[in-house]
Formats: sequence, C-alpha cells, structure tokens
Amino acid sequence: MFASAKATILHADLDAFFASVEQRDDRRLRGRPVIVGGGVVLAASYEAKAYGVKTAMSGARARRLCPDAIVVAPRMSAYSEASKAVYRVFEDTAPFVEGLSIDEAFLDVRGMRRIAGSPRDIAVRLRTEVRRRVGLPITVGIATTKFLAKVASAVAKPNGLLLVPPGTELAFLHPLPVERLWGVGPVTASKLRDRGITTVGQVADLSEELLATMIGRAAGRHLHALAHNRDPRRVTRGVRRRSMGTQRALGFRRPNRTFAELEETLIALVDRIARRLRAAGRLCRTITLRFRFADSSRATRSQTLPAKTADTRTILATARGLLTAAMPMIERDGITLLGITLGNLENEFAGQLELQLNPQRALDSVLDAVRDRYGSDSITRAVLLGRDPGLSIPLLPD
DNA sequence: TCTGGGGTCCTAGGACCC
DNA sequence: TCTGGGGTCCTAGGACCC
Repeated sequence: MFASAKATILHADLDAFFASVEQRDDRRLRGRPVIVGGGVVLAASYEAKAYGVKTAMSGARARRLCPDAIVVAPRMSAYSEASKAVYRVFEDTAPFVEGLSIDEAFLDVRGMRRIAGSPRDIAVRLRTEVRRRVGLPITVGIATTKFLAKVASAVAKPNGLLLVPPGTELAFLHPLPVERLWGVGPVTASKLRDRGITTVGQVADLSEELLATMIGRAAGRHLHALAHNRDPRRVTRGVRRRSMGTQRALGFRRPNRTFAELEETLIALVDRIARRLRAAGRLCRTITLRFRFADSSRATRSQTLPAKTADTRTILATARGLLTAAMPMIERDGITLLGITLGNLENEFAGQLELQLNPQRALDSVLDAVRDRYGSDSITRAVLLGRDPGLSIPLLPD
C-alpha cells in the first residue's frame, strides 16, 4: 500500500433493514424479535438473530428457533421509500455515492476534511442524520479500500462505527475467517477448509497460483488480492445494469403444470419485464428462461436475437419458443419456479452529444452533469481522444 | 426443512471465422 | 486433406451477493 493512502471510503449499511423499518413504524415491535416474510426469512431483527434466526432461512425453522418472534408480511413499498430517504442523506453527505443495493452504499469523502471534518466526523454525522431524518439504525465502516470498508462495517454491526487506520489493515484483516472475503460463499469456504485454511491470513500466505489451483483462476486472483487488501476500485456513480429479470415461485404443492398454465404465467412475466425495460430506456438482445424443479435443481434456456428489442411481442414469441422446447424437461422433473431474464442490454439511442473539454479535471463533472440530466444509465462510453479531447455520449430519448 | 426475488461474474464447450 | 493457432459469440451451468 502507499504510505499516503488515506481512509476515506465509507461503507454504510442499514441494520436488519426490513425489520428495522417495521420496528420504526410499529412501536409494539420495538425490542421484540421480528421476522419479515413468511415462507422464508427476508429479514430478522437483532432480537430474533440472537436466537439464531438468519436471512434466507425457512420460516418454519425460524419459528422453531424463536417461537416468540412476531412474523410480519413484507411491505416492499415502505422499504423502497425508506431506502430513497436514506440515499438522500448519503447524497447530502458525500459527492461520490455508489449504491450497492437497497440498503447499502459506498461513499467517498476524500478532499472533504476542510469543509466537513475527518472521515470519522462525517460518518458520525451520517449516522446521526439517518437516525434523525429516517429513523433507522445504520452501521458505517471506514477504510482505505472499498473491500475493507465493507468488512469493517460487517464487523461493527449492529449500530456501529469502525475505522481501520491506515497501516493496520492487514493486522485487522488476517485474523478474520475466510468467509469475510467478498466472494467466499459456502462452496469456496469448504474447499479452503478442506485444506486447513480458515483465516484470511492463511489465504494471504498462499501464492496466487496455488490458490488458483484450489478455486479457479479468477477467484484465486480475486481472493489473493483481497487477502492483501489490494482493491483499486474507486467509488463511482451510476453503474450500468447488465441484465434485468423477474420470476415467480409456483410452489411445491403442484409441480405438474400444463403448457397453458405456464404460458399464462409467462405472459405476465414478459409483460412486467418488458415494461421495466422500456421504462429504463433500454433494449435487450438475449432472453433467458429460468426453471427450478421439484428436486430444487435448476436450469436455464436462452436465445440471443439478431437485433436488439424492447417489443413485448418479440420477447414473448422468443420466450414462448424456449418454453415449448423445455416442456419435456418440465414434464419430467416438475416445475416450481419460472423466471425470465433479459440480457445483453443496450441503450436506446436518441442522439449524440459532442463536447469539447479540458480532459482530466473536467471529465468527472461533465459525466456527472450528463447523468443528472439524462439519468445514470445514459452514458455508454466516454472517450478521451488524443490531443484534442472530446466526449461522445449517446443520449436517451427525452 | 426444502425457499424469495433481484442481481453479478466466471467457466467451459461448441460453432464459426480468419 | 490434415493440422495449428487465435479470436468472438452463444449457450448452459454454477457460485455468490443482498
């Protein structure tokens, strides 16, 4: 690491987000174990987590672990509203905000010391403001890299604040279990555990080549870098979506569906996703159907069109063809979930904006201005051209 | 005890082209 | 006719994240 590296990256993560919103809106739930979602646990309050209840656990198992838990149905629109309100606080706090999901984001506060105080000062204020303006608890991790800031917030949860001082990163990181590394799930963790590797420090002691033979080339390179806190990614605004999809669980009770029944579901899915596609001003070229079967195995069938489209009928015709071809498999194995994903997304161009600018310093502000005006998805390409820099920006329709 | 809906990225084989 | 190398695109599956 560079000696001059400063811990200016904040990772802000709402605590037990859905459950916290429920406790905020219903005072009877405060201080009580709360589970959001019936079939599976979408979120559990920290009172419920104390009993071992975890996200994605089956509802039946969660109720056995914590019989006193109050189970509430999810209210997605309330969470969406709360998320927007929190993001407004983020935007008021830092110039660079990169959303990761409905309940977490990176903020870069470099260069703000003179006007806003130290990163820790800013984080303290951020937590206070989220509590005051939205009424929710939030944890913030601060470090020199995105990855480490995320680790710091995970360690500091719930309702915490943790700064990893520059120079102490590896001492902080190496005792942690490998599962803390971004990209290590159950499968990778078990591969490593089989070789006696349980801590981040042990991963750091391995060569990248050896790691690659255990878990694959890309994953090996990725983990090797993270174990040494090498993560050069900057906090960037407006990450472009690469695919969008929707799905519907059909339940396990009646896995034998006729083509007509599935077609009905498919039409509803296609209608919904095609509307979302057009609302985003995007076009797709690849249509993928996803299936889950009675034995919980999965399959996908996809087709790439010769031309990009956002037309419902075109998407439906393609999806129907894929479904027809998959029927023998579906009839054999029994279907419990049907989904559709649109991939190879491209922008729908409405024109071209040409700008002349003074390259390095102006680039960020120009990109920001364009995003503000046309939305975060509007820029597909920004090119600096030699000695006479210009910017070529396809625009969305107004 | 089989579980939701939304995503990202990687791998590997085959087709096809030069 | 056989063998070789390199590259892109498509399809399918899988791991992982929130």
